[in-house]
Amino acid sequence: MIIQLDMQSDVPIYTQLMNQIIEGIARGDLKLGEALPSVRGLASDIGVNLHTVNKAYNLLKQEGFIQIHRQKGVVIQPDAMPLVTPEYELKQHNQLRPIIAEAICRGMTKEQLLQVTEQIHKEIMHNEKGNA
Amino acid sequence: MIIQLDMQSDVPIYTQLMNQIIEGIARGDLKLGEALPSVRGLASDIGVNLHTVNKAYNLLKQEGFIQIHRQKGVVIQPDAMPLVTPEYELKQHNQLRPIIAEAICRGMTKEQLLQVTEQIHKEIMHNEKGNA
DNA sequence: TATCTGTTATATTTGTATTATAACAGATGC
DNA sequence: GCATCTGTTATAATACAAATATAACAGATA
Repeated sequence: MIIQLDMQSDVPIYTQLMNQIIEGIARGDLKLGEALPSVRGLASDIGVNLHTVNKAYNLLKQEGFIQIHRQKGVVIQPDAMPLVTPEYELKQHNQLRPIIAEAICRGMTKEQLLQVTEQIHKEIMHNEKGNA
Repeated sequence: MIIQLDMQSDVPIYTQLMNQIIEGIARGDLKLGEALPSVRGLASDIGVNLHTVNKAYNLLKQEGFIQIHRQKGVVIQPDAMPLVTPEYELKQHNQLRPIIAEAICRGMTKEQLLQVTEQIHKEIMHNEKGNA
């Protein structure tokens, strides 16, 4: 999977890394159980420090998206993805709320908002690899 | 309008302030042209430094949500809210994308996602003041 | 004139993000 | 057994953002 970083973004590199790996899983580019590059390998590939990659990996592990085996390496969680917990629902709510509030201020209708959501959902799901 | 801050949150205070004012506008608690407290007054009320409030106000002004008159004070934009510009659409897209990707990973269906969006939209719009 | 606005200027403290090295401990391959 | 690969831990340095603390300035108003 190709990682694209924006070094000018105000989003931290380790967050961008997390987001791209999560989207990679969502779109099926990264299969359950699939191996990820080593911290040193990925850091070298994308030109950042190994600790930056390590931080992203450890946060992903903490949230249950990947497994880290001390002398084997890093793999996408092989069994099943983390589920929709009450804590996650709360986090998601707090993330969405200010975005939706601003959309309302700017005059977007509920229908337009739902359409944008549906559009992004489609963008993520519609990969070319035939995710069947 | 009552401002509720979470000092333990990792969301910066000035961002929480911006979000609450924007949501206040969205739900109709803050009317167009309505006066906001002075930087010193609000800072004192919520127990933060005047520069923290000033930063929030200036960012809100920069995005077109409020007007700042040098010797009069701060008011909600009296004419009209900022509209849906291409830049805003891009920003919104970049904000929503990782949230939706994680939801997909955790097994939420598109319908569940739309339902959550609709629910939050309702929460914001359904105030008790009869926003007619 | 005193008092209220926002504004500007410094300085300090605190925490995060990122990089740079280095070393450690366990597993693997030759 | 030794070199090499894992992730892990430790330490330090740099850079920046968030927040606070004071202080002063300039224009408007009562």
